[in-house]
Amino acid sequence: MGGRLERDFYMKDPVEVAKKLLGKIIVRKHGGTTLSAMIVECEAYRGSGDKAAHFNGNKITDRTKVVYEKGGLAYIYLIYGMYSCFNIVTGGEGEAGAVLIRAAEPIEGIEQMCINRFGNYENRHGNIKNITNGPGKLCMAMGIDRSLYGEDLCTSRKLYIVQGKDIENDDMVSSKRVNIDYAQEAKDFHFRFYIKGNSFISKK
DNA sequence: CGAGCGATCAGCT
DNA sequence: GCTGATCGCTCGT
Repeated sequence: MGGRLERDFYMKDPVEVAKKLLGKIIVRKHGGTTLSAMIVECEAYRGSGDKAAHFNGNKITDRTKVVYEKGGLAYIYLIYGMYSCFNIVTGGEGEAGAVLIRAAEPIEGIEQMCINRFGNYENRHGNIKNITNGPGKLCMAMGIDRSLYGEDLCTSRKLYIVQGKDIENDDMVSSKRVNIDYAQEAKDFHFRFYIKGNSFISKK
């Protein structure tokens, strides 16, 4: 499966990190079990020139302050009062950037992920593809919430990323980001990336 | 101090 | 395709 990604991996522009995160594996130690899933879809957000980002204009608030830390930390927030979203901080200290992990392909601990999502092992939607194919679903399945805000993925025992595989440009699709229509010109930036043909992405 | 709203999801039409 | 659920965060007063 490969070793854990080190600090250098994250110390770059969020668009670069987003592309390289495709094919990498999220590992979550939770409730005495190991859950893992391969990243198949993510989006980049920048602190300047990107009106879609919570921290656009390099605005610092209690929620966004972690994105100004060194790359490799977890930026997790609650959306719509109900769902957690898992982002990874990119760039150096003082630079604002993050990558939203939007979808993953389950590898290990699928039974526990079903329990986390649906309350039992029966996948009542009848389809393994429905477990982690969206940012909120992914967090629910893998037990990721705001208690992991600021967790350092380079040193944490609870949440980290391992090598997995590299995805070539030919096997990658870029597109507009999802549900950011408010972002004026930034809504058209092709900052969303996913693995071509993968059936675990959140939408076409 | 409170109104308005959101990087979503499920269920229904 | 549309809508309700549900609440922390942000900003204006």
